[in-house]
Amino acid sequence: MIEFKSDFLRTLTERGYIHQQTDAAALDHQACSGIVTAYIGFDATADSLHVGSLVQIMLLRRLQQAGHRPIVLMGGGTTKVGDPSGRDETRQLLTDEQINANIAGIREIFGHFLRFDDSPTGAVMVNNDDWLSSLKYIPFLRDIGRHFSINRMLTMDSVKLRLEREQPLTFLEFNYMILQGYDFVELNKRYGCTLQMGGSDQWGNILQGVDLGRRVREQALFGLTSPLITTSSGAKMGKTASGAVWLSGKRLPAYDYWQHWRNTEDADVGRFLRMFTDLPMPEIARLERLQGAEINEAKKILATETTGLCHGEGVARAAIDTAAKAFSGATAQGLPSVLLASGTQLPVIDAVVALGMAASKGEARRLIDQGGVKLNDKPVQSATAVVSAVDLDEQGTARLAVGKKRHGLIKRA
RNA sequence: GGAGGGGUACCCAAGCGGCCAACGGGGGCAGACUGUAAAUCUGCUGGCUUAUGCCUUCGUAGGUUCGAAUCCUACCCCCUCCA
Repeated sequence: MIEFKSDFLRTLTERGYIHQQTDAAALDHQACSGIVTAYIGFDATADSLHVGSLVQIMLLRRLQQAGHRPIVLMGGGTTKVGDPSGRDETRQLLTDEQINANIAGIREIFGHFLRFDDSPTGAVMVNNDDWLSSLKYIPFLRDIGRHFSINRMLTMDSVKLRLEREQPLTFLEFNYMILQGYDFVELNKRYGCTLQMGGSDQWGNILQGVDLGRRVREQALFGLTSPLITTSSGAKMGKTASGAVWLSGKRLPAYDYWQHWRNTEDADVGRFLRMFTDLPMPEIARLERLQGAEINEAKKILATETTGLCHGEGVARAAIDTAAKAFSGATAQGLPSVLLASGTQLPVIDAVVALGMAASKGEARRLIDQGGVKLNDKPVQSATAVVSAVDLDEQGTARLAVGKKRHGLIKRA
């Protein structure tokens, strides 16, 4: 690894964001001598992104922190065509309204991580629908398509894997790398963008764009990918039983987001602190050295920092407070709750389901049978147990827990 | 267009007339051990009820049968080879 001169590449290197890149020395030189404009593309298939995209978001944040300009490219055009990956069924095609609503939701998230304004380093969000939808097929083939070699495309990992596994690959999908390459050239034309970043799975597509730029614009473009983030035990990050770990508070409450980071594996703490927080490196080095149970302190800091970035500092502080109470047996406001009408009884099973801690009553019964449900820290013995006024404390609240980590409240109506 | 193979629960994958709510693995959840960690061990993993009953589910729609994921017919989708 060469020693970089630019703040941008030095930061990326020491924080572990770089998996592969094209001409590193030339990019380093460019980053030293002026503002670099770089982009990353995102799908517009949902109204929120999840932690799987967080590395990319942080890459753009680091770029801006280092005095350069980030472009968030929304794949409105490509989303409109419908992403053909996932072979079981063609995805539901999204309408223009849905796509625009999704873009609006995603813009809100980026607002927490990037500064959008008209300054030279202000972030910009653009939609590739602006140029892709108006493309004319024959002129496009003649101007752009002639620069792509099928021979080369067939050797691309994304294509090769599909073919080797005998999984279907449609012509539409085969065109994706061409469209993505074209996006890069278009952004270069419009914004002077010279760098595309992305996950390691995008390497092939990015290279196509770099090549295309050289051929049609005679421009030196750069590509840089981040490593695929898995946990130390090999699981892909961001998947939980209840679904994806969304960045939008509307999709996933901030407290749950905090918990997700709090439960990081020991071996991942340092890596995640470097990538997902702004904490200075010496501080991270100190936290990373903590041993045994002490590393829990580092996990709390990780959770609070990441939650602060995504949801705001106040929300993060509230989350740490809620967690402290919930896990010490105190009553923590801010947890999900259900109401108990006075003079009535509520079966524990129903309460567990109502709090979203079990998907069905049957599951709630099983949890109780296995000793996984606690009311006010006492294991619930019977599946027919009920919550009534006697279980409530002076504040009219009872605590219900499933497992060690999931907490909820029952309150007097 | 022709020939062959295939579509089973979150994923992979058995089953090929009743013993099938469906083997096994992965994943997930819970319990034990711990530190809200990892590893390990144990249990659970369609719904409703609670007892052992009902309902829904093996691509879709029909049919045969006392009885079908399993047999038949049509249709849809996927893969391979040939054109």
